[in-house]
Amino acid sequence: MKSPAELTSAFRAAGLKITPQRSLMFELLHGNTSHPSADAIYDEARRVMPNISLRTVYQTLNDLVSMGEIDQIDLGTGAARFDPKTEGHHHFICDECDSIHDVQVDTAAAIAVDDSAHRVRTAEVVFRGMCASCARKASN
Amino acid sequence: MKSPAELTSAFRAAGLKITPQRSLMFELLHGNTSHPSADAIYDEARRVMPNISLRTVYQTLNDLVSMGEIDQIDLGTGAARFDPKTEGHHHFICDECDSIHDVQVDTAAAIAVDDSAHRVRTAEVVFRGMCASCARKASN
DNA sequence: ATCTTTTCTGCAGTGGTTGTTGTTTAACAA
DNA sequence: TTGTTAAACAACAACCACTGCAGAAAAGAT
Repeated sequence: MKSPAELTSAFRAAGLKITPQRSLMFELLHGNTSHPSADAIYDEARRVMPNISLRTVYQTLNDLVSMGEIDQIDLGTGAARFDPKTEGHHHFICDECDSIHDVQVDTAAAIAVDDSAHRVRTAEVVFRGMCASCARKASN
Repeated sequence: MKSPAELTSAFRAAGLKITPQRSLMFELLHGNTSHPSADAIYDEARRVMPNISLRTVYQTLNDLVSMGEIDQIDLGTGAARFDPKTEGHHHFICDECDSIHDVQVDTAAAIAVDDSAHRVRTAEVVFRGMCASCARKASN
């Protein structure tokens, strides 16, 4: 993810205004490795800016996702999680505490490699894209 | 997934009663490859049994998941999806229509293999299990 | 400083799922 | 069969994550 200063430029370049709320969120997300939910960001933000609304937090997160500056992770852990690290990497989700950890995976090797101290129960490959049927429709 | 008759036995063995609603759901799920949502099952069920409640559909799906007879898939497609095929396999989710397709993946080979006519945009490995921190706590 | 347009807030509404309650039904024993 | 009891049923309310909306506030241009 870009630095707060770079995000400021990117927002301006996209015709979006820079507000104290947005600046704060840039700071909170920068270098954040906790894969926070919108609500977690909201809690952090309110410690600094008590009147910020949850709506604004969602709005800004959605904007950042649309711009490709952060990734949204939807994996059945209740709320969506956001990840400022957009380079290709993989995730380990803990069934117990719903924490999300970045893991290194050699994609040319076996998938079920446990390369950490985590107890891997299942390994699943999730593809996203466009299915054959929709691709056919889209090319018409 | 087991046949409706086998599921009937399994439910009885688990001390659960066999009701017309449950029998119907066993039938609807058997051999179903559409990865239906609870609502989709509800719609199908109502065509046969107009008074069945959505609550009962959820209840029975949850029971089946608990018993390991079907898998629940939560991947940010809105509603959870259910899959009677419990043997290890992988999924392709269409961004356009939210359809879910089973795909074959050689887990000893590269992940990003497009082995079908689908247009793969991203490939992600999702591990589930217990993280190092929880494993440490659990062993105390 | 003023104007225009975006953004913010607060709140209501939505979709998916679960909790609750009173009634009905199935299983099993006698 | 019939009675007892535990479980499942339908209906409805509540819940959570998230989005839509309307009016107020503020950013950025002039």
